[in-house]
Amino acid sequence: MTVSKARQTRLETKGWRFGDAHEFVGLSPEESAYIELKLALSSALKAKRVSRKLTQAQLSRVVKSSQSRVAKMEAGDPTVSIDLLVKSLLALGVSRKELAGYWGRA
Amino acid sequence: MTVSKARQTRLETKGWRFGDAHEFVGLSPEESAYIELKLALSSALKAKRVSRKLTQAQLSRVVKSSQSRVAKMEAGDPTVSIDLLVKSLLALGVSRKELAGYWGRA
DNA sequence: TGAGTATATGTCATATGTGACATATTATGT
DNA sequence: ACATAATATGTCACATATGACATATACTCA
Repeated sequence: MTVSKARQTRLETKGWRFGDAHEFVGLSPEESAYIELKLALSSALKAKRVSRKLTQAQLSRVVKSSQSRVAKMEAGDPTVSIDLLVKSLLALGVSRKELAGYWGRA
Repeated sequence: MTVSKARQTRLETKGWRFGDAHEFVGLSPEESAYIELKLALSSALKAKRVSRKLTQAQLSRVVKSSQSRVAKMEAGDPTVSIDLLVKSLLALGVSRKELAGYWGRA
């Protein structure tokens, strides 16, 4: 996926998220699957953080990043990679099996 | 994980892969979980490609990359991101549920 | 053996992701 | 309403990933 496409997607998606993500506009199945995946990891990260009663700033120290990047991770920002989300979840002590759960869940 | 660390890991890992990956050296649980994850996706990709009787060159066209990068994906090269592996698997028509399977499997 | 095909490895210019910072916006308590 | 904490958004210099290319190595099969 190109950058401009990703940005466009983000714009088009904004305001579309009710509780979970569906109804993407003109995207191919792979593209929306990829985005859904990222959103699933995003919300998993946020859920984990909240359940541990951490602020974004605190979490950013755990995963060696910054508050702003954590915010972007949780927002499903297009500039955030799956790698970073996965590394962050692992840093929070999430098991591979647990990850697989987030992964598969719609 | 830093670059040099990643490179080191790769070197240390080279020759260690019997059939599946275990026994990483001085890595933290997160680091080895991350690597295992990547290796799981790598071999899933290769398995998919082979089962479809595609050459790396052919697959590279499908996923809009190059033969060399496909080789690196399958080799678990440290310069390959999970994003790229995931996108490639999705481009091969792998479902999210199927991905979760690879994900969780040791 | 050699020719043809597939896969692996190295390198590089460019694209994309990253942490950090500033600052805006939104919550929460008083 | 105000202050204070938390979260969101924008930007940028630097780091890392990417496709492409060249070339090396391995695999068939005659």
